[in-house]
Amino acid sequence: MEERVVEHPRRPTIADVAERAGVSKTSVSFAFNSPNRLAPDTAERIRHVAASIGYRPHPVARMLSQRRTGAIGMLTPQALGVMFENPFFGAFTAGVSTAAEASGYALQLVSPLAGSLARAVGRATVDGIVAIGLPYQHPEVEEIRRAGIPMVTVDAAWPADMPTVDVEEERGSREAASYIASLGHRDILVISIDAPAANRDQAPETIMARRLRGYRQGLLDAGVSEPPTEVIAYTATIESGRAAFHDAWSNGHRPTAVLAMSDALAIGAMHAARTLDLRVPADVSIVGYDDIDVAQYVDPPLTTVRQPIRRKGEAAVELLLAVVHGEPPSDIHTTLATNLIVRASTAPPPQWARPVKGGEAEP
Amino acid sequence: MEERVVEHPRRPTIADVAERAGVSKTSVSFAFNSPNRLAPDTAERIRHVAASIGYRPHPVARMLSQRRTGAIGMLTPQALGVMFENPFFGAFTAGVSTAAEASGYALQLVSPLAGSLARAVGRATVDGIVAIGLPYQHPEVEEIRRAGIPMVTVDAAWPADMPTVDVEEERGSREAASYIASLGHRDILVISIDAPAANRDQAPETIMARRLRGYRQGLLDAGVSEPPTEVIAYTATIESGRAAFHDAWSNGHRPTAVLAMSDALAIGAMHAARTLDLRVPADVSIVGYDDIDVAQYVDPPLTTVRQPIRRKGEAAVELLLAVVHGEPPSDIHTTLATNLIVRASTAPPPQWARPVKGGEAEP
DNA sequence: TTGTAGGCGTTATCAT
DNA sequence: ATGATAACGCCTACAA
Repeated sequence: MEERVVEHPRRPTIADVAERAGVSKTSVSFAFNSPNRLAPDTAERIRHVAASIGYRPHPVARMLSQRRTGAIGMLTPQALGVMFENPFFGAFTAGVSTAAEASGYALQLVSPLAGSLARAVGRATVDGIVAIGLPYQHPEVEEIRRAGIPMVTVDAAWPADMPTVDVEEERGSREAASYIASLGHRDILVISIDAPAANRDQAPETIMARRLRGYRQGLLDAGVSEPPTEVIAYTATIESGRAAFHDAWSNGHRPTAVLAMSDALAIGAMHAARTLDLRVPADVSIVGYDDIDVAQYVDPPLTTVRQPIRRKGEAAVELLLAVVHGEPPSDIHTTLATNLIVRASTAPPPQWARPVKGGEAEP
Repeated sequence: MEERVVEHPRRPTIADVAERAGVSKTSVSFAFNSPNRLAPDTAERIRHVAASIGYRPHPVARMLSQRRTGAIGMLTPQALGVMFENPFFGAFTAGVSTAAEASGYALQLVSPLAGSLARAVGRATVDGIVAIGLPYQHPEVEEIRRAGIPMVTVDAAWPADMPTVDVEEERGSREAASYIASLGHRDILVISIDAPAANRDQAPETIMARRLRGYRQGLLDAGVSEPPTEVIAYTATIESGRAAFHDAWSNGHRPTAVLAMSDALAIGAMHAARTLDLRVPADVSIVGYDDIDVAQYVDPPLTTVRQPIRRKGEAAVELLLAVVHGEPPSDIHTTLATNLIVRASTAPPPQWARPVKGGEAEP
């Protein structure tokens, strides 16, 4: 009360508190971290002094001394501005953050810094990392692993010693394709996703490759041996879906059904179809993947393969924290269920379909 | 090459490199941070040794000694799992992260930790904070400010010395209400948002209060003096919008138009209306706010007040970094434009409307 | 061009 | 119940 309040030129440190309270730094530290090891009135007095000069423990110094950060990182192979274009990513982030919060961990977003993921990882002050869609074939993957930070990968194919969280990719897409074929569709367009860095030839086990296998198998299950036409989108966004459908149309494809590897792509494809004066589902059926929140509110409500997006994020964090705490589960691979949700974007093909055999531009 | 590779029990430090390279720690530091201050071959040799033993500068130690973290925090008053339910937040985060990446900053998400925002801020290792929707009346606001971290607030009313980023709230909502009134609507339901902590009585300048004023003024502009009915949702989610419309209906309200303070609420309200066998827009017109990506793809495409969501996030980061770097602009308040986007969810009211005067349950 | 020494702010160890 | 002192790992005047 009687001491003059001076604008502090620098942040008060634990030493300042110790001095003014007439105790050692150790005691001040105890007052904050293990109050029970101090006489009640001493602790109280120290806290009072600390509050009076506005002392607050410096988080970075704490980290250095404790050798833990209390934070986990979420690694994304692409810029966050791109990732967030797909609502899937918002939902996944929600799951990750919810589980992190529940365990008292902060969340840091780790995306390529000046084009380098490894550099971003090097700067990240985290105890562990959840990597979403990081291909094992990523050019910087060696450097990233060398950082030695515990990691769990989601939606990516890695050697068996890497903890992973995945969903039943083949099962979902297989069910979707089988359903479409059973409706009578034969001219089918698959809109897949393939990051340039994860070229399927080099990475035969990416989730996209698995989904594609599921689609093919589903068609076979229904007795359709004709393989679907495939067009590749490089980002899972509405805009990409629109462009993909337009391109396919321009190239002479006349599908009666579209199997899109994400709802965002499916929504874009629906819009493109409408632009071409096609009715959904009367002229073209469309199936998505993910079942994002808005899938049921678009026009028409989207038939899609549901995966538990939030749960996937939570599961990844739970697995990661187990590893970080040195208690890895016996099975470090989590697989979550998928299932087909039939709504209104799918129907039997129109009678007048199949005037053109899809694919080659043979006259 | 000839040295045996031993599994390192501990992370190699700068001292290890110095020793093996036969130089001082200073030189090692230089080799990484100011290579030009070293003889080219010395630097090269040091880097080689460092790489060979897997040395990488410890980010926390770096932060401590440089007294900067190279990261910014995004502060959210609610749990991230709740925030991400509104697609608006994903878009805003995309803007924030894009601008942060562009300046070489990492992004940390700062949400209440064990119920306390101040605690989360205390743990956050960031150079500055972008706070989204943090009411000045938040119970922990004093404690948060005391942390002394540079901050920019978005979508919240603060004293003039706080740097802020906002949009023309009144203008957008005014235009929306005026448009609705001009279509002939008189029985209007406003679905507003009001976090419990930001009660409007205590916070007359929240963006929600400003939007409400805009709605009222817009009606007056069109010669409608009858004030709209208001129902409050506590989270801006589809589910809340659905519940809000249902509640209003159950309480006897029979609006011919709904002004929702977010697209998520509007989408929910649309769905609720349909559940009640109302057609949109034939029986009920619905207007949203935000213009999130999917607004144009829902059924029917949503008439809404557009605000530049991503740009808002970018602007906040740009302003924040200017402050952090000690170069605050002359005007620390940024205001971005809003404008009404008319789509298909609005139309004149049905002829048979107004059988019941909205509001009281007078028989 | 390179080295010495001290500081960044905290926690942990070992005394007393 | 408290204190002295040494890590934690790096950066950076200041020297040489």
